[in-house]
Amino acid sequence: MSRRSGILEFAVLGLLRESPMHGYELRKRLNTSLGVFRAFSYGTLYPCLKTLVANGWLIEEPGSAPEDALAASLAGRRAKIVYRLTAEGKEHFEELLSHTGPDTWEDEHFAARFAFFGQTEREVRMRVLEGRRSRLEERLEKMRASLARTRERLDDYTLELQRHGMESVEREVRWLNELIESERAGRDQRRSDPGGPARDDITSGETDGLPRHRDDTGPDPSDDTVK
Amino acid sequence: MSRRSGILEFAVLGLLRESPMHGYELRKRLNTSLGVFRAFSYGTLYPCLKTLVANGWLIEEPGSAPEDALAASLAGRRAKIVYRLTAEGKEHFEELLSHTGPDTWEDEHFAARFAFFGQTEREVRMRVLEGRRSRLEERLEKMRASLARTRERLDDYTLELQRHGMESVEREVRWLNELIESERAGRDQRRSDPGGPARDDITSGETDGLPRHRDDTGPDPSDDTVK
DNA sequence: AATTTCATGTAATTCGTTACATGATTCC
DNA sequence: GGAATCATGTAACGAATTACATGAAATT
Repeated sequence: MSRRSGILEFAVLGLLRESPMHGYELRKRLNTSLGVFRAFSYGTLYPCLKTLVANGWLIEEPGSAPEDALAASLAGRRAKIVYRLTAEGKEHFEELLSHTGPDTWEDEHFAARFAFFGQTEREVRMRVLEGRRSRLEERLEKMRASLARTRERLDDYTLELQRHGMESVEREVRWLNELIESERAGRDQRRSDPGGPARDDITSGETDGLPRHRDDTGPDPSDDTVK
Repeated sequence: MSRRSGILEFAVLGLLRESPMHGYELRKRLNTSLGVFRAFSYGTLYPCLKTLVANGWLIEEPGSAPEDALAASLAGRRAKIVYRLTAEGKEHFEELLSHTGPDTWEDEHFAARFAFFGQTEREVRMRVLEGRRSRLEERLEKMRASLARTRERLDDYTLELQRHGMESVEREVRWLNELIESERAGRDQRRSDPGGPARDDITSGETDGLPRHRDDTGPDPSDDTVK
């Protein structure tokens, strides 16, 4: 079994479910594509991959990543290990995907879970979103209480820090409210088919029901590693 | 010297600068009063206090916390160690307070620094705020770039996650802008006197210059430990 | 030819938590 | 007198980073 990181394991399985990859690329996707939910170092990633293999959830395949097709056809390819999800791995990931629980709504866990909502069933999405929300509301209450008790003893900067902190949390609650409402509105559930093939070409239009937001992004390719 | 946590060490020294305390209370203040910048466990706090003592920055005093005055006057008081900042400790903290550098604007470090802005010189506050801001702007640029590169490959949830993440960062930048402007406006600098006595009763009115925000908090005392 | 980026790994170290162990004090 | 909370500590463990070590491929 092996109690590996949880969030890293989850994210790796989720990314590999979409398509096989080698470690280096995996790490980049962890930072960038899969928005922001921390950068893991190679010293963490590679050993993690090893244990996932040991668990039978991944297999290592030598060389020839998809893009490499031409180059790979030539003789001696070595190093560059591509990891592919096994059937058991897929199954295990589905299990993780359907699991909801208190840990699920903790900060980092939540981000990871949300990032894979595209493969998560509507019901589960709901539970996670609502769990997260009540988690934050609970947090807010504590903050308010503590603020009420201590406000006069605190200097202005400390107060300002708390105010900003609380506002951030309140903002996330509003965000969750929007999301939950959208979920409720989008009355179709997609993806109740565990173990299907990798991904049937995304880029489609409407996903269940996300709130629409303004869109502004100029082209500007540059480096990786957001952090 | 001993390379202890940095942020915990800093926060402990800062809190003890205001008044002596014992470990248990210290921890509560770390969670609540000093808004939100994580809860350290006793398993972290107590050993840390030990090394601070070993460094000569704190001294342990037996019993009789300020509130205990009556009870303490009675005979056998034991346990309940009150920690007091030494002169060297004060000096060391002033040093830490005046230090600015890349680490200073990292997420958790920044919160800790900000929490003690009340004791920080205006110039230093400025550098820290501006450093933080450019740190975030840099982060934003990376996010925008990566988003521009990958947007069509990402599903709606991932996109939404990134959007929300970016908005959070943008929001903090605006906050910092306000703060920086206020600092610039508030042309007096308080506290350029390192090593003064504990605290000359706060509760005063205007601090340098913080932006004024709406104020709403009902009374509601309850538990501790925000997290 | 040299530098940068890709690519994989290991060992030591840091930071922090959990679980455990203990006991006093306060509240009901 | 029993429970909750205050109070202090230690040992084992966990998660992840840094520094190190190595080398191939692409770019200039």
